[in-house]
Amino acid sequence: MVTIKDISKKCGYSSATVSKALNGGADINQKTVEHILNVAKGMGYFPNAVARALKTNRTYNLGVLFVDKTFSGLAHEYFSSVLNSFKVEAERLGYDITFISRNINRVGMSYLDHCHYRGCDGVVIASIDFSDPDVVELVQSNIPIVTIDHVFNECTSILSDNVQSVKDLVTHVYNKGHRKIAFIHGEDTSVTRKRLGSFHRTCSNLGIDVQSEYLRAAIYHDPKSSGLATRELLALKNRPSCILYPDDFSILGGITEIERAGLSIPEDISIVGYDGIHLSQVLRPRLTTLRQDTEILGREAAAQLVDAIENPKSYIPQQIVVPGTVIAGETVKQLILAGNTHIFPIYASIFKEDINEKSISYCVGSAFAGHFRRIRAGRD
Amino acid sequence: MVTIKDISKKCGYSSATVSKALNGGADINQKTVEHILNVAKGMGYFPNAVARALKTNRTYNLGVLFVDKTFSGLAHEYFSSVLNSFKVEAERLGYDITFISRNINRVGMSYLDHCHYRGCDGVVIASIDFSDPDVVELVQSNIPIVTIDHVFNECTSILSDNVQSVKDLVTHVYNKGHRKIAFIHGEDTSVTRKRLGSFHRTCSNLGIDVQSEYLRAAIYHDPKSSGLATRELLALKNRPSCILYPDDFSILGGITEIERAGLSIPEDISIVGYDGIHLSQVLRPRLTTLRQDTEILGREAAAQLVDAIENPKSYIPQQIVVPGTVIAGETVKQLILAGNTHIFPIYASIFKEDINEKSISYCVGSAFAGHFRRIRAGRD
DNA sequence: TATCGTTTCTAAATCGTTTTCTGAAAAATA
DNA sequence: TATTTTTCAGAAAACGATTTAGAAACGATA
Repeated sequence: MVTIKDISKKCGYSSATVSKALNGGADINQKTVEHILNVAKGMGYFPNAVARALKTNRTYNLGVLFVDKTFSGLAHEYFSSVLNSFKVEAERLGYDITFISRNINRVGMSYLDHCHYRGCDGVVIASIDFSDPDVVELVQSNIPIVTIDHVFNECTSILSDNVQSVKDLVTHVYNKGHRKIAFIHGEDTSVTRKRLGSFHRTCSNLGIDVQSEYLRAAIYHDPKSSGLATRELLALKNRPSCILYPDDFSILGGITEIERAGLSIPEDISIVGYDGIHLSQVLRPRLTTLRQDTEILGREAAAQLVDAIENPKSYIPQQIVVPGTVIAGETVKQLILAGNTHIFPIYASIFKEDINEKSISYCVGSAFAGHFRRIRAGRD
Repeated sequence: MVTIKDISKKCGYSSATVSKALNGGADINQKTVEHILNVAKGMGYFPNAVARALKTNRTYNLGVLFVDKTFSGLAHEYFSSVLNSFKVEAERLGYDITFISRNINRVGMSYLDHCHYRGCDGVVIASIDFSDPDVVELVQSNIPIVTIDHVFNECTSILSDNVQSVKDLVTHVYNKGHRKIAFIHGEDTSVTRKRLGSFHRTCSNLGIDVQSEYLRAAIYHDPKSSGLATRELLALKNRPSCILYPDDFSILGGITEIERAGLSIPEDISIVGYDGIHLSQVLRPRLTTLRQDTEILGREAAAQLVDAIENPKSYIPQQIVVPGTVIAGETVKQLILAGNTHIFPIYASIFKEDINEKSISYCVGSAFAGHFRRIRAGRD
């Protein structure tokens, strides 16, 4: 590998001068710069990130902490899409990414240890379990952090707009004439609480009385568990006309159960997904779902993180809410109602350019803590 | 951050001694080691990977080069599963992983440049396009390389056993009584050629005359293109009784077309996938497919790469072939035939422990170059 | 000519480790 | 006791870059 010293020898300038030439330093003659740059190019010079990092204490490495309950974070399409977009933007800005974990070399290392060990300039966190002490430790360190789909008030968060999205979905379903809307929601996370809250509020605003038997807990990304919930819903005396699922993948379990019950979609029952993953766009009938904008979520997370890293003085942590889009497929039947045919407008998708101007923070609250406690206790 | 120097000051030993104590150096008193270790622990010392890397020229970082035609490698479940398993094993062995790309900081950087820049100890490559000059440059460098699903004779490759797997699939279908077997294959890659070759040979061995109209080219992971191919196959005068698809995801396009044609699966036509991704296990009827063992592929890739890095003298590059497993679902109908009901045995899945002992190299050859040329020229 | 101000460059220190070489002290041997 | 060997610890030099303080060169000015 050719080093600065090699260039220095070859062209007669000191290594200090060469370094400055390479980095666009101020006090150096333009001609010298050109000469050195030429020589460097001719010799095939490439900087050594490791040496640079040691001196400058900047690695241009971003840590990525994706923790999934099944530890297969990468196989989860929503996460992997966000990650992919994060990666693309990070690379565009000159950063590489490194996965943060606790398993390095078998020794007990906290996430923070790992970040220090690798010298990450910043970390993006997307985790199921934000209450993990190791995650908290990391968040409270002085490493710049951006979280996805979770709010810590010390750091920037990028949030998929679950509140508005569920509102849009419910409104969409309502406009199709549905009044008996069931909601199979995921396990207790801040995201789930937001969706549930929005579900209740929207129904309430639309004049729908939410029956508690229409609310079922399942596990995200687990078709079996939503299949089970579906079966329970289908067995109700007063069966819902439409079921909202925790995510697109889970819906496969629902479809199976519905077909097993001899019902057809959407003739006998309507279904709605969430996420808008690739799968949802190839199922037939096309799934009505909510597309989360993983592209923007990832890109914005990277952009914010780099901003925080490069402008530590002036950077202001913020909550960035990224809108989703209702994808009207073919799985929600248009019902014909007697009266009350008012169509409620649904959220106009915000233009991508606008999202930087939004800095909204929702109160997650614990309105649904009781609900989840009841579920855990099996009393719901 | 507490450094070796800090420890050195605190306990009175020189930094050389501290370093040796920390790394289990030879010429040092056991008591001293213990004392230093205690102090280090007490101070919350963690080594600095950057400094260490600068001195030792070992970063304990593995490069990952996953290039997809759509540049969304991570969203591809097969790749992301392999990667996840690779990551887990790499971390267990004390290595972190870094994505290699060409887009760092907008400057034109080759893959090799990027590896040198980051000082990767080794690189794993899974790419659609192994003929990319940048990929070739990387492979021919002196960085240890492991490739997945492609053979370069200089370096170790981990190969999903496409030849045996297709043989097993075809045999499985044959045993179910099918003789009119169509094969929708992916675009021209070494993997595709292996599968095609195995398809031909197996059919030939089973006494099936492969009709060229039963072979259709599509694009991997693209339901639209396999949907199109399906439509063509269904329109044939002599319709196949069973269709093999390039992958599980593509099959969604096939299902759509089959249903559109008013046919049902498997009553009217049988279908077979490939990959055994999560999706295939939740579709109903359950998909008959071939599960590629991404777990072993990834793990073995990491293990081999680390072996190559840590034992540069003694390491011998090899081809490791990882068997797949036929997953008999419900999408292949049992046909009742007049005579000829001999059941051929299918490959017994090799135990996981055995794979290290296999070091088989297939001759990929270019037997199908002509076939693909014809496809590209639209004359097939 | 002496002084000052620019511009352009360099020497040297530094980042946190590892590693080689050296030598003192302790232990073993004669 | 004298000599050799072994054990243990430290000094110092790297690794490849960046950065600071200051030197040299050169005009311009008084």
